[in-house]
Amino acid sequence: MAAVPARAPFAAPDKNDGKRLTQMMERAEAAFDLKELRFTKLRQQVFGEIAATHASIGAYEIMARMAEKGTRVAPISVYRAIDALLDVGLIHRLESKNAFFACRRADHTSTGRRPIFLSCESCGTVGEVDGQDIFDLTDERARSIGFTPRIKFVEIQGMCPRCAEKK
Amino acid sequence: MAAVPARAPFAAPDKNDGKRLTQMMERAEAAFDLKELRFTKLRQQVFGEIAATHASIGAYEIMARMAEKGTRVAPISVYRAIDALLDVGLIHRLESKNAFFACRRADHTSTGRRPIFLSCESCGTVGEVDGQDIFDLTDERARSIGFTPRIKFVEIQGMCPRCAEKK
DNA sequence: TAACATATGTAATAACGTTACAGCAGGGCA
DNA sequence: TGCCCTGCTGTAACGTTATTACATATGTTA
Repeated sequence: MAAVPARAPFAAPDKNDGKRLTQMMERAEAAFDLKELRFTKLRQQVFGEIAATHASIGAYEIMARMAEKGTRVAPISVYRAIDALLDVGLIHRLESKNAFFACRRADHTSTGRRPIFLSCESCGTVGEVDGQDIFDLTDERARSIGFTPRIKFVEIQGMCPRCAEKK
Repeated sequence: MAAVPARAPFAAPDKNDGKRLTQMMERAEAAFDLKELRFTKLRQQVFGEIAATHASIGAYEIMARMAEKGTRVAPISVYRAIDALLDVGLIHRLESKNAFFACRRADHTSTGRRPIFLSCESCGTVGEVDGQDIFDLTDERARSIGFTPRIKFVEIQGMCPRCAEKK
C-alpha cells in the first residue's frame, strides 16, 4: 500500500483517514513484535477504539463501544490492554482527564524527542507537538533544587484551530 | 507576630512550622476577603488538613482525617470546599495523582509567575518552583500550530533531595 | 423583613481503577 | 508427545475519585 501523507495535528479529516487507521494497525503490530509481545485480538480491539477517534477516550467508554459491537469485557481486561498499549508507546495517557488517546507521531522512540499534549476543550481532540526543549528545561529546573526527575507531564487545555474558526 | 522565614521546597521541617501554619491561615483569610468569599469553618477545616502536610492529599483522605476529629461530611462538601480553595489560589491540584496540596508561594497572583510542581515518589512531598519561562515556551509552541492555550500544567515525579540523601 | 447570593446538607449514582485468583494459549525443550 | 514456562485473559468483588439533583441554611442588602 502506498504511504499516505501524515495528518497534521488538528487538521480536518480527509478521505485518507481510513488508510491511516490501517497504517496505524500495521505500525501497532510491528511495535508489539519489536517488544516481543502479542498484538492480540483484545488489544487490537481496544487500540482500534482509541485510534478511531482523535479525541481522548476513557476506559469505560472504550468498554461501552466494544460492548455495542458485541464484545463484552471487564474493566480489568481493558486496563490491561491499555497498559500494554502504553508500554509499547502506541497510546498516551492524558492525566488531566484520566483518559487515553492514540499516538500519531511514530517517531518518539526513534528520535527520543518527547511531545507535549494539547487537548481541545471544545471538541476533545488531542494533538501532540514536539516539546523536547520544554522537557529539557523542566529537567534542569528540577535538578537546580536537587530534585531528580523521573516522569514528567506537560498538558495544555484550550481551543484548537478548527474550533476557533467555527466561532 | 514576627514574620518567619519562608521554608524552601523540600527543606527539613523545623520548629517554625507551627507558626507557618498560623500564617497560612491568616493569609487564607485575607485571600477569601479579597475575593469577597467566606472562609467558613468547613473551608478552614479542609484547608487545615491540606496545609498540615507537605504531601498531596486526596479528597477522601481529607474526609477521613476530619472524621477522626469529629467532623463527618459528605464527599460533595469536601469537593465544594476544595473548589473554593482552588478558586482563591490557596491550594493546587496535582493532576497526575488526583490530589491536592497547599500553595506555599504566596506570590503567584501578585507576580503572575506560575510554578511547576515536583512530586516526590518516595515521601509524597510536593514542591513548587518558578516555571514562568517554561509556561511561556509551551504557550508559544501551542500558538505556533494555531492552538489557543487556556490551562496549562507541568508536573514532575521523581526523588526529592531529602529522600535521595537517605539512600 | 423580604429578596438575593452564597454556602452547606442529604442521598444517590457515575466514573475511574485495582486486588485476588483461576484458566487458557502458544513456544521451547526433554 | 508431554511437560513446563511465560504471557495473556476471564470472573468476581471491591476500592477510590467525583458529580447530579434537590432541599435547607446563613449572611448581606434594600
